[in-house]
Amino acid sequence: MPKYNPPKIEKKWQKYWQEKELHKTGFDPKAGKRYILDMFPYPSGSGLHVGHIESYTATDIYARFLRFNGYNVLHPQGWDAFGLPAENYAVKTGVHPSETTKKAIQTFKRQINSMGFSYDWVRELNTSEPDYYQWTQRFFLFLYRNGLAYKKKAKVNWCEKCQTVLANEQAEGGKCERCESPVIQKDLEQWFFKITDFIEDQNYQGKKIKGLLGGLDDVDWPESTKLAQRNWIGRSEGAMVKFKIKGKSVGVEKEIEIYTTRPDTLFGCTYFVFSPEHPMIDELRDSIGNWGKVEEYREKTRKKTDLERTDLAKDKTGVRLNGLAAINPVNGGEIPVFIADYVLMDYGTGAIMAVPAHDERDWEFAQKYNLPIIEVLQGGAVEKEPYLEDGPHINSSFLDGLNKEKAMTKIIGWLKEKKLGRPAINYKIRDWLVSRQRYWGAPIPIIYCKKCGQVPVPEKDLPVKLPKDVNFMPTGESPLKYSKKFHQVRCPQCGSPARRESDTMDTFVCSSWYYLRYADPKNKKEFAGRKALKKWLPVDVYIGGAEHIVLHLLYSRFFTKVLQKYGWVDFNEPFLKLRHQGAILAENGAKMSKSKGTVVNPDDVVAEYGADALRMHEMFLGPLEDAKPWSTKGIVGLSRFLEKVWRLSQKIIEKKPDNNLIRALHETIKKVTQDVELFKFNTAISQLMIFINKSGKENVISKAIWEKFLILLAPFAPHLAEELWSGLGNKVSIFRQKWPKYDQKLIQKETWLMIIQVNGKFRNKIEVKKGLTEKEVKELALASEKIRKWLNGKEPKKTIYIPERLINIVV
RNA sequence: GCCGACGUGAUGAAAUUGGCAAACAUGCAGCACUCAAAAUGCUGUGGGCGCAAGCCCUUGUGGGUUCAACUCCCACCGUCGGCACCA
Repeated sequence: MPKYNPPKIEKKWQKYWQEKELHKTGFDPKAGKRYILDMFPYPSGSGLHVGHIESYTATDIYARFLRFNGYNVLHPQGWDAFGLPAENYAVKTGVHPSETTKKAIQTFKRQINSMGFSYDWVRELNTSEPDYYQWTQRFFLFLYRNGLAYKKKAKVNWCEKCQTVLANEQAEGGKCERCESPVIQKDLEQWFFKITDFIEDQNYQGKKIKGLLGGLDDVDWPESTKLAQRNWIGRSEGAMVKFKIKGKSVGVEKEIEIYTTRPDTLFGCTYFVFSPEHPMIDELRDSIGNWGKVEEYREKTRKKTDLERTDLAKDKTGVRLNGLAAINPVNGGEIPVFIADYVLMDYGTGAIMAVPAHDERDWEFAQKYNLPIIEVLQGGAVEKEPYLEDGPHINSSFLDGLNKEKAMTKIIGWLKEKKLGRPAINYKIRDWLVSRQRYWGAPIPIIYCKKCGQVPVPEKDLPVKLPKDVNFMPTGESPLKYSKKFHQVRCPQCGSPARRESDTMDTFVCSSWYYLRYADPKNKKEFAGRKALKKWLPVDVYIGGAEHIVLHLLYSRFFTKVLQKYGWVDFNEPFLKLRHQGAILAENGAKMSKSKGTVVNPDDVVAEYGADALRMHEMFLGPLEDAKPWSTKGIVGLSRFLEKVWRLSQKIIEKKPDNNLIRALHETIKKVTQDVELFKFNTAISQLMIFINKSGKENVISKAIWEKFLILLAPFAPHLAEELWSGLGNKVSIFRQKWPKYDQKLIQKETWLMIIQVNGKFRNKIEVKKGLTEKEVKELALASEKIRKWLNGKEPKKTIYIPERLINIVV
């Protein structure tokens, strides 16, 4: 027999599978469906990471397992191809992003194929191709027509030196990623998607559309991921309360609502704060005695970077608005008014009532500016620190004596009755900012006409193609502005000269619906046909990195809910079951890093050990969801295992199943089946090893047993399994076989191992026949020499007996 | 600061969900095969005491519940992730 030569046999079978279309999406009309999906990769220049291989191996094992079990399986792969790195590379080198991306995709695809993953490449898609992004543009227009896409002024990250807007990811730590100069906030007209319309459940034309919060109850996702989404949405319940602002000297009076989660503490409110950006401040200008100081502070705030403004270590600052007083609606008391940058313009109403006794931030501010602190909930020492717990109310008139919950109900009722307030709900989440002043993305299909205003590009003119002839040097505006052909157009409505929107869409827009396209990737009339959607969606199992716990997953859910509302799909959640693969770290336990040279190149590993060994190694490292350091040494264990399988295949003879191995086989079928269903691939592999270790002790192995073992091995090490399968003279691929079933009778034993404890400590174990009564078992245990010694003649006080497991004798 | 996850041999880990702690693998040591090496096979491998049979201790630390705790509860320590002035 020749030596096990992975590169040779792996290439051979990869070619064979492709030719025989073995990975084609299932189409048996009688069989059930399963849609198994990986988060599609961004094809970066550095090629496939071992972390990609981890999750792709997991889904591949599972997809192959399901095919063995007779399911029609949809298991596609594609490219999240738009994005910043390719564009930044273009700025540096002048190489066009489409070139960079094309090359990267080639590398990724070669590497993926070299791993033997069973993707149906017929369904491959690429978000940067017009065939795909025309539908991204149509989604944009669909949202626009339904009032879910709109343009408004917004603060964005801006780098003065580079003269460009930065994405949040590029402004990390408040500094420009490229030149390290501080990022400031700038007001620019931006496009938004109204994701906030889909937070709560809603009814639409008799249909219930579950919201982004409610839908989480219906999916099998890690609890921590659900929690992260809930926190991101940040729902809070409280009340809107009307305050009056009085200009003392001029007699001006204005009304303003504030949002609070603690209306029960209204009697403890000792001052009022506006966010520095609040528009009412300008309206009150004439009443403010120290306008110069106020302007100065507002200007300073404007110039602050986000980092400086949100630095929790620094002292709270603010300026009192001289000449103004706010009127507390519960008691008519006059309190001072401030502006302070710890109050944010874009949460609530941009103004707050301050209750220093029972709010940390207000307490800090009050300390610094010497403002009164009135205790209204008993239990703490508010002169030393704010008291945030529950307790009886004091100094609160009709709320006195009530606890937090009761006081809350009472005050809200009171405010409602007096028309001074109302219950209210607030969220942290904002609408999704989707426009980017960037080149390498899907163009926003809008035209601006002096006469007609915003005009959507007519359907017949889609896609709005990305022009190729652009200058990538950063200028402060989208590079698309500098392509005259692209930018200068005629208004589709009135024909007069107009300009095209030059911003592109956030790449997250492209990735918010790609899983729908796989159902029907060649459709020219729709993003996917209804029949295909009905057949394959929603996604049954979705695997990808934990870095997407909020953004991508939230956006995709938003898209699905919009489509459900308007009748395009009949499901509410796109991903039924979600799992995250843990990061594969460098051997030293830190993140793999290019500059430190700790990145493992899968090509090298495949060349040395083969794809099957790499697949199994990554699965054997530990539980899928755990972060785990890469181990170069460890892979030899899997390599040895595969070689042993190879060598054992010499021992195969045609004969009746061999009694020594038949039990081991059926135990293995049971364990591997259960473990794969639970994504516990590491322990499934150790069971395969146990079987092989037992087989190694036999002189011969019967073919019937060996064939079943090969099927169990096949999802993990498809190349070797197929090679050995065909070596047995089989003409049809192993991947056309049925998954073996275990026979419980063959696993069962006539005896069980009784663990005997004395006072809860393990003292002896004996084989006991099954079916004995408790009394008989107990007698056997007490008869044991060792146990007698431990009992030392004492009578047992009681015994605990767990049938077929253990007996515990307490003396 | 808040929220979450985790902590088991030299190492990656396992433990039927409360029932023999350390399966499987790596590493290490010894032996066999070999002129030798590699490969392979076998044996051993948590710590302590003991010639041995065996005994005691051990799942970050301390306490608790239980006949029985890696597993449940409380407090603390440590590591890693997410959010971060959200009123």
